[in-house]
Amino acid sequence: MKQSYYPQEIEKKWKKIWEDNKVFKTENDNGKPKYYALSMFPYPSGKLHMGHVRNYTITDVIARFKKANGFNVLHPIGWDSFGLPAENAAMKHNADPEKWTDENIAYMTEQLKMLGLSYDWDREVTTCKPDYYKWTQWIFLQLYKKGLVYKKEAAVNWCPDCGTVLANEQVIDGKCWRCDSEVEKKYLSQWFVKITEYADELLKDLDLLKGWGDNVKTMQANWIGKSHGAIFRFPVVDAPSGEKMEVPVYTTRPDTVHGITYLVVAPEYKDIEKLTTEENKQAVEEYRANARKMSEIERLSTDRTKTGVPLGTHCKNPFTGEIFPLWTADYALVEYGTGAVMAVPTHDTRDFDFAKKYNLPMKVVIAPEASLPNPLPEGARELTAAYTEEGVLVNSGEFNGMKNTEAKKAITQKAVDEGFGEFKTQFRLRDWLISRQRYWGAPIPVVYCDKCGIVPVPEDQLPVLLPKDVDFSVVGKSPITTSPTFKDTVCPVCGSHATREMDTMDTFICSSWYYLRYADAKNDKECFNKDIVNKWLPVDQYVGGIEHAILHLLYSRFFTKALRDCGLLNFDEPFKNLLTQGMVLKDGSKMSKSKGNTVDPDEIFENYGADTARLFILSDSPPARDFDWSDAGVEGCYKFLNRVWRLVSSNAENINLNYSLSSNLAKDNDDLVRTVHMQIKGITNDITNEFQFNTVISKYRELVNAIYDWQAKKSELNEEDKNVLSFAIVSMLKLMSPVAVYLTEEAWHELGADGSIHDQPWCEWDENLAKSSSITLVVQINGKVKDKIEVDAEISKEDMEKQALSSQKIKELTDGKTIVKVIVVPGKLVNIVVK
RNA sequence: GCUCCAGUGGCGGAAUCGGUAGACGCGUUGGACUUAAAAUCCAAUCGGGCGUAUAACCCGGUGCCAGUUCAAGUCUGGCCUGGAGCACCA
Repeated sequence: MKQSYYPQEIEKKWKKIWEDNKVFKTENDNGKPKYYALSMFPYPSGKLHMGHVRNYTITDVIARFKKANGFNVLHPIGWDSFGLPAENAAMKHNADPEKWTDENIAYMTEQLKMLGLSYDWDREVTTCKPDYYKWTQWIFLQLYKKGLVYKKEAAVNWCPDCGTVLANEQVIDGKCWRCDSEVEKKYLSQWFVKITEYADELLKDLDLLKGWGDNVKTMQANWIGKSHGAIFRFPVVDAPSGEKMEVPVYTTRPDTVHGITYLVVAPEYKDIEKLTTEENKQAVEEYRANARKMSEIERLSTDRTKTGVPLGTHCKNPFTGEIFPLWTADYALVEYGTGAVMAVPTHDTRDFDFAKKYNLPMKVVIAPEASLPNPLPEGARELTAAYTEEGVLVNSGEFNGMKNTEAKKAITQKAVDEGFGEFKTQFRLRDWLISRQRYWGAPIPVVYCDKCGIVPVPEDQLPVLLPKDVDFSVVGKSPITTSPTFKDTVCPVCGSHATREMDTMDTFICSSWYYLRYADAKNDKECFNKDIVNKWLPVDQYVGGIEHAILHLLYSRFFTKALRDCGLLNFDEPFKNLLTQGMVLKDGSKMSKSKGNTVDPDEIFENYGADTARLFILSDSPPARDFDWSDAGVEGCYKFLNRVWRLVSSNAENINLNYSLSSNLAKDNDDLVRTVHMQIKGITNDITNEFQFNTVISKYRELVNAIYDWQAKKSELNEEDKNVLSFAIVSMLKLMSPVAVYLTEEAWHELGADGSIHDQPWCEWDENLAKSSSITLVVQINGKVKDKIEVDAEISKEDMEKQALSSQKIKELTDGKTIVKVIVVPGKLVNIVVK
């Protein structure tokens, strides 16, 4: 066995052997219980970055650990390969985005293999290939059949730089999630997926996800945004047309209904023109035009003072008979609730601001109980801010004196009884806009027939292939529109002329079901076989970045539920456990090309080897926390692996893989055996418990240090020593094998083993041997540590107390004081309470 | 504003149940080996009392202030700071 560690050589050797022999191939059934370990699949951007390395190493170690523990492990990989970067690259060079994508995939595949990841490459999926997107389109059609896909004209988010619309989830702070440009509003006819139909279940089932962090679950819950309230319909008393109209509002504060002093409709409110008087028309039109022009960011800014104009018409409050004016103001959102808001300035901060500005009346209807009977004696205008806390109703007729929490129900009930309102649950979640005016995505499988209108493409005509005869040099429109052959087709129903839908699907559609396809990746008859998917899913452990907390994870949950209701699978949630790994930082900030603080994985492989990269990326921080990359840390890990290698190579002749341990060992040998058992236990528990790889790695170091220390005391090894050393080193190699995949494999073979260390079962420990033979008894006085005594581990409670009290030091310190109480914690400490 | 997460040495971090705070590593300092360097090995490394060394000892210390307890990094209440998400959602 070579004395020096030579990672570059051994890693290349084993990479090829593993690849040639497909050692990580997974059968659908091998009699063992299943375990599905999944990393969020990458976008083939060109090269792996350290975030990938971290993500995939974590999942790989989990997969290997589970395999060693007797599971049939599914650990697949694929490519989220539709999307804008490929198209932008293609436009820049007027080349095919497929070529760019293929080249990147080829390069990154080599990197993944170099990193020693145990993927079953036979299950690789690539979302931009027809054998995949055929089924994406097929699923679209199933959702269409179920009424979960529809087309409508709507105000949508438009990114001018990407030249396409975006889903709500893809607008971050009013900017495009991808390119950071300010998003504009446009009115377009677009395809939507009815995710709102599942809002309630998506919220409720978060409770099923015990293996998800609260942070992600809360983010999703907030995004879905369920609220309970009421709809009230207010009759319009002076509609210009004379017709009978009413304005419905949604409110979560039905208890404040007696305090309404005006009503606001959104500038885009559908009936707004019919609610505007002739004399107010011009001002209203100007206001609406101005609102349209404003960017999303301007409009949503909460610092902005509120503006609005009166419509000139009025509504009647059926509770009080009061007549109040209608206004339009852009603080009312057309997409939420009914698009109209009842305004109670005394009990809503926004209404308060608005009423102050336009000098609108205020009426107190909720008062803190302590302030009664005179909540606000002379005039509501004395209020300096809206009172939004709980309280008791005042100025509210029959409801006076009622607690506002009860009044919510009572008042809504009255509206129900009298026919002008109802209880209402409202969600913040909007439907998912999935059309994109771009080329590099799955074409939406729909045609527009001159006679029949919208016609879905029949399933036997799938896939609708992306045309190749396109011009990528066009500006300002989707390249797909330049194809001379794509647009025109015939209607599958009536045979007349029809045109194809030119929009492609949001790539998040493609990534909403890829984890299902892995179970049955090569199926060309169906998107996946139901039984196989039901067998493998849900994913037992999903690992990926927190940036998908809402986007991908919400979409995928929705897809699973929708596909369940299409009868394609029979579980409710796709990802049982979710680990959101932290970011990889350098010098305290996120690695990015613009900051120039990136570290290229290839260089690390070249200089130190993949094992060092794997070890280091797991070592310094727990997986969920951000990880600060340091060159010194890499160096340290490399040195540690050298140290491990030297330990094995310098002892190669002394190590016998068929060692046998007698039960009666010399003291130092017994101690080492105990240390090994202790570390097996500790490492196993650390992996099982939240995947604390950082402490796993410190335990590797402790184990290695212990073996070195043991050895330093031996001038010559007898038979027993050799057996103990063999046990220690074999255990060490097995424990390290999920992380240092190459080094342990090479050492395993150099020690004369047949087969792969990666097929070895995980180490077991003996509970009795996993503790040391003696313990340090801590003696405290009044909770402060005063002495430490080495005692036998099996010491009784009584003896602990006796030993503690007989300690010379304790005697001195307790001299002349009264011992009130003695607390004995078995195996740990004795606390003496004195006065 | 609302929601969630976090705060421990010079740094990353450790500490199943409330029970020795600072494991393991990085860095730093000193030493061994070497002609020298690299590599390797050994030792020290929370602060204060403390001042020349050595040894010992004592006190304080996990963002801040209280509380519960024999005992608090850990539990409770109230703050402060940082990060993340949502946000004119009625």
